[in-house]
Amino acid sequence: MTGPTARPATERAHQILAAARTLLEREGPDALTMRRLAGSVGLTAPSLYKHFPDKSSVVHALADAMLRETTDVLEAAESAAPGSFSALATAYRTHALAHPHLYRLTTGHPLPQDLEERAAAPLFRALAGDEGRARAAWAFAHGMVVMELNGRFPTDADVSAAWAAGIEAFAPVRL
Amino acid sequence: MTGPTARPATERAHQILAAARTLLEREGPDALTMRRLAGSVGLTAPSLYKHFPDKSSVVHALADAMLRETTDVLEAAESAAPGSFSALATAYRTHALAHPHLYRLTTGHPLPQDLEERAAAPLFRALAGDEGRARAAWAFAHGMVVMELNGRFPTDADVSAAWAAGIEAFAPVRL
DNA sequence: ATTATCTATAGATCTATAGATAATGC
DNA sequence: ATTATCTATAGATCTATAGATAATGC
Repeated sequence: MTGPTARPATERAHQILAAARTLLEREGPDALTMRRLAGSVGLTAPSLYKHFPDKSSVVHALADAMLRETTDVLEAAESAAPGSFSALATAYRTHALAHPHLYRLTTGHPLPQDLEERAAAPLFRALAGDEGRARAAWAFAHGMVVMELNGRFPTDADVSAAWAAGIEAFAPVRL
Repeated sequence: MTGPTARPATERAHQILAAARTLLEREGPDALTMRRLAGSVGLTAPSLYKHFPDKSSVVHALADAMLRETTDVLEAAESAAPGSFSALATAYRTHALAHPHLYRLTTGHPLPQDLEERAAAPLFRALAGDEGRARAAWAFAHGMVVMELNGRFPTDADVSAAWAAGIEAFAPVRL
């Protein structure tokens, strides 16, 4: 069953998804057309429909992969510094800013609730099970990222200080 | 100079902008095409170009108007309850959720910095001039709104509790 | 005379399907 | 035989310009 020909049916699909990711991240959502996507893997647009039923299935696959990565990143941060909201916030920010268009794709639409919950779990643990506080802290992190990405802070703003202030507000350092 | 014919050159432009706003808010950004916009005021698409140089000028005018309204709303909230971050957050949320597509339009792109600063001024005053804290609080409010609009909270989530937790985090009630 | 409007249309796209052709696996 | 691919194309759009025509203001 396994061997050199494992998952043969999806090899091209993986290649297409990788190309879609590159295209989206390099040139933004408007550049992600079936024609350009096909071209970037040396195919013609209609051929893509042998591998994906329609465009939205490609987009959903990208969003799904990104959310899984976010989950991995947060779980890794938790392992390295258990219970630290600060560590989670930093990991979240770094990952999001490294993949702006994928980030927007992932956060712009509702997503499977189980995936979402798994991604948020480390945050709930860090904030000791206070749901309201955890959601507020998540919103803070999300708000900071989108404002950074959308250029909504004045050019001379000290964004790091804002992150520090938010982290301190949600998880005060006890002396 | 003034009188019944005051601002005659822009009467149609005002009508077009009002229609654009309605169209955007009712059907979303994809519905805001020059054809549909023209149709909704009983014109044909090319005629719009006598009133606006291009589509982006229409969009910018909408975003501009929305940001001015936000500013008004925040200043009114400040007058009613000076120094209250809670009052500002509530006013911000209410106004944003009442105009989802305009809100996204306004927050999705960089904006004239002077307008932006005036809108944020009440928040800076409420948080006693702590810039970092004020920006973090703004990001929290923005993050909450976009997550509400994008359906990113679980259906059974207590969103009001999250707002309350964030407000308490940034402006603790001193007993 | 000037302004607003219309018709017609250029010039670009898009997503997606139908049907033919080449390549691959038995 | 099956699968992947291609060409050709349907069917919808879009934004924006050119030039003709009607309406308005002097």
